[in-house]
Amino acid sequence: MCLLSSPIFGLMSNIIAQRPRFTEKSPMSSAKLAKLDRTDLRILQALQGNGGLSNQQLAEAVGLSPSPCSRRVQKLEAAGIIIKRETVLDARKLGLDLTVMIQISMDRHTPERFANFEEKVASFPEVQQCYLVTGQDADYLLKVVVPDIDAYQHFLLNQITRIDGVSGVHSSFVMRRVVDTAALPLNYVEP
Amino acid sequence: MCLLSSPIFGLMSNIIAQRPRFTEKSPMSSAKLAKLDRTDLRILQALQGNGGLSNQQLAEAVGLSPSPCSRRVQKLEAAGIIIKRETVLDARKLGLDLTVMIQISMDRHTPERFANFEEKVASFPEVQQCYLVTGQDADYLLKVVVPDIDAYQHFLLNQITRIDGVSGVHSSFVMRRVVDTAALPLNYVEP
DNA sequence: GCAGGACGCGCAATGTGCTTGCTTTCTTCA
DNA sequence: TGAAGAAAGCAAGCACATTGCGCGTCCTGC
Repeated sequence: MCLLSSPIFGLMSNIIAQRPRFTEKSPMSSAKLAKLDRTDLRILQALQGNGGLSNQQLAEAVGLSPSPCSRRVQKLEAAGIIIKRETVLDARKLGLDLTVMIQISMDRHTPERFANFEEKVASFPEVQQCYLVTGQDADYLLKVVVPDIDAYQHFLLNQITRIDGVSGVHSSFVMRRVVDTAALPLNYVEP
Repeated sequence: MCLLSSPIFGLMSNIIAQRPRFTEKSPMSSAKLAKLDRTDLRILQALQGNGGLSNQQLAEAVGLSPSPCSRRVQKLEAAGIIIKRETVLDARKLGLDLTVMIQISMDRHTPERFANFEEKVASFPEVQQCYLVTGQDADYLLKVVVPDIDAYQHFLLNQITRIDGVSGVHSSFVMRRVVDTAALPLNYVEP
């Protein structure tokens, strides 16, 4: 029992109705969309590729002197376009060898249940991602990192399934990470 | 038709057999597991929380003077425990309003098909994640970011479904991001 | 129990890089 | 075509990261 169903080409219309269309200039979208020129996009692209770049390296990469480059980065941070810098660690080298994608379905779709579930899930350090999604198989999609199967079993039994409203759980174990990046497709963003 | 099936408590034994057990000290695991003291873990924890910390701020956060703090970070980077720094951008502010989780199943599980699929997928900037997973529903789990439904439809029809071997596609649209971080559960890592 | 060695922290100095004020240049609009 | 705004480049001041060195501590071996 899930919120919305989305087979490969079914029921897309209600999604379209819910999402703002950014091809037309509504007041809401124009307020969120910032004006960026090609230099800004090149800065973002370079920073996405390597967040550890120094200002000098970044300036050289985008063809600018360090001063305006630093100023632009500060503006992008103040505008909220650059949210934060993250440090990516090697899970294997830390003994965290098991990554699991979990589909969770709820028995009742009341706001209280959802809020309670999200609050609990957000407090678990094992949870790297938790998305509320459409689809007939699940309401939530979680990405969880644990050391091994034993730890996962404990996490599933003592944490996840104890949350009120959780009715269905399906686990998929990650065998290989083909792509894993936070980089956005900036080619869609036009100056 | 998928590689492995993993209902909630079924067929976990084959996974256990494939994964090295880190409770026992095998040569392979000891080679990967680095020795970290509490100070190292506090550094990693602090850097995970805020990758933009300066060395001075980090030193103060972990109760160290800047010199040994910088030295420890260098060691952690050289050891590969710190993989990279990432810059996280606001997708909404860039007009990238649609995030989709895609389950993909392959018709034939030959290494050539898989290698070809992974090579193609890795070249798409829309793909943020691509994991090879167990489970009866899919072989690959993808996370894709696009501006809107139109762009997603184009991406699905012209890119994904054109790859040899792709037999099934199921899309789940992300409605809300409850948790989205790269932070690992360092509480499992013991000094 | 004592001596030797190694590891790691803290201090100081140096070099590098970041940042801010100012001038110049380019662009845009009237 | 002229004027105004914005943005880039230059220079200086300053803060920060980094490296060498001395000291203390812990562990080890005799």
